[in-house]
Amino acid sequence: MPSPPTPKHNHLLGALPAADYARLLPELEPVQMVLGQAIYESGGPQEYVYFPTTCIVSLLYVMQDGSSAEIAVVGNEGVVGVALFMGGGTTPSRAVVQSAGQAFRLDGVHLKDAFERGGPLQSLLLRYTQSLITQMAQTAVCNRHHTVEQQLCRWLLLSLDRLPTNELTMTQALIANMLGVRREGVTEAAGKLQSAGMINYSRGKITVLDRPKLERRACECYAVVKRESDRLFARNEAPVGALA
Amino acid sequence: MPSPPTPKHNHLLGALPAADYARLLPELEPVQMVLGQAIYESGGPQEYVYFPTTCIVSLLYVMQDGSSAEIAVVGNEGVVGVALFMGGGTTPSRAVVQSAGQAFRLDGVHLKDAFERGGPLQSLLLRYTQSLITQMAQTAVCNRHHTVEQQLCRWLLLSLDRLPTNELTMTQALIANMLGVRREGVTEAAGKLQSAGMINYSRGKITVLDRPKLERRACECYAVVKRESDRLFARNEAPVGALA
DNA sequence: GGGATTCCGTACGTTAGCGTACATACAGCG
DNA sequence: CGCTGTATGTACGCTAACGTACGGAATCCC
Repeated sequence: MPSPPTPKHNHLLGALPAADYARLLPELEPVQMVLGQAIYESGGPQEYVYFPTTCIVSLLYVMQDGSSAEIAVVGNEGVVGVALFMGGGTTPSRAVVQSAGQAFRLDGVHLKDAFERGGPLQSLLLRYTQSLITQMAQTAVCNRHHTVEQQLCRWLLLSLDRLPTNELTMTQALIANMLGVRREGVTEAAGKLQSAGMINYSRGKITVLDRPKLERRACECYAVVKRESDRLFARNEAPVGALA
Repeated sequence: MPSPPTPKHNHLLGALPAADYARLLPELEPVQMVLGQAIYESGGPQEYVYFPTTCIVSLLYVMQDGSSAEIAVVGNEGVVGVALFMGGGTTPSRAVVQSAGQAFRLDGVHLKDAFERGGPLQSLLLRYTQSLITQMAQTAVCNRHHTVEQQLCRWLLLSLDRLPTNELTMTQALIANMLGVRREGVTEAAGKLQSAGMINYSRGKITVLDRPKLERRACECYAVVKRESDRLFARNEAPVGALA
């Protein structure tokens, strides 16, 4: 049996200096996130923030007529519930567990408190919010200009980046819901990717076989988001602010 | 001749307590914003933040193939350059003056300094950023699901909210660029709105004649953004947190 | 006033994606 | 094994929007 994830599995928590981390640790509470669970409803109260470790959470907008669209996806690189420290307390978006797993949650009051001390935690949370903004903006552009197939590639890559394996559990109907397109559109696009040997899927299990090929087939949107995220967090241990 | 705009014409600056405002005032520098001017380039340096008073600035993403899409619009309710205090220093978006006018700019170093004191300024800037996020997310959904005509209505209303008059100077080609659609598509949609008596336009001058009608023709996206913005800033003097 | 430029209108074939309907296929379970 | 439900495949007409092309009209400028 694999060892349970620790808070450090979340990149934001893992990047905190020891002192800040220690102060937060007793308040962090591990929670299981089950597939399809709604963490927040649109405009509803947000009592906790969630730091995913092994799960993925989608931020969705749902229209009056029931149609929906994903605007961003959050995994162990980020945090769900930025409205808590941004000051709004809520947002018009839903947050839904897209891939089951584990997260650590933190009471909103404690978070707000810690945030207002300033320092590394505040800085990290704000930088993450900025990368989230980039993802949302790029999603908007992608929705405007790119084909379903390109968007599917982007979506697969974004999800893959947030998972430990190259396999994800997700039916085509659910993907269609995320992308805001028809299920048949996903079937068609996925069929092409499978024919091209990039992926393999069957009844809700998608295995990515050739990731580089997938990246080449995706639109530039994925790369932009990835690059910006890498830049903001300088994962390669380069000093902050160093632009290659 | 009308009196020149003061910093208070910007809602964020105007909402500051006297002490904070006074501290910022000597650093604020009035600048004329000319139509089409690029305030920031994609990924370029952002030396100043801009508090618009009478101008409007569009945030655009431009793709490799030259196609583009507006992801948000900023007027006297906000500030251009959130990346400066969010910590990224830059963003992949361009910022272009969509409607000429005036703004006050503030050196990024001073801003960052003031931001890190915490307090009302920080809180205001973060709440504004949150409303910007809402706008961007809603744009993403709108791009996915709504017709050009609906989007045009939304766009007109958003622009109108940020202008003192009911007239805006903007050719159909430029609007098409913002929306990321064909110029002909805008011509057609605008023609319908004109036939319906909602607007009047000629060679780059658009006059809105019947705003309520326009709101009814727009998709829900406009209302969501407006409501969220009103909520976050409680312009009706209601106590913060009061949800009608 | 004449010419150039910019802006707007229109038209036509093409295409991506939609809505709908239905067929197949696999999985789990009794 | 056969039943049932869920997941996936396919097909067909329809529409919004695209790319392209060109004509007309207002404005600017000499």
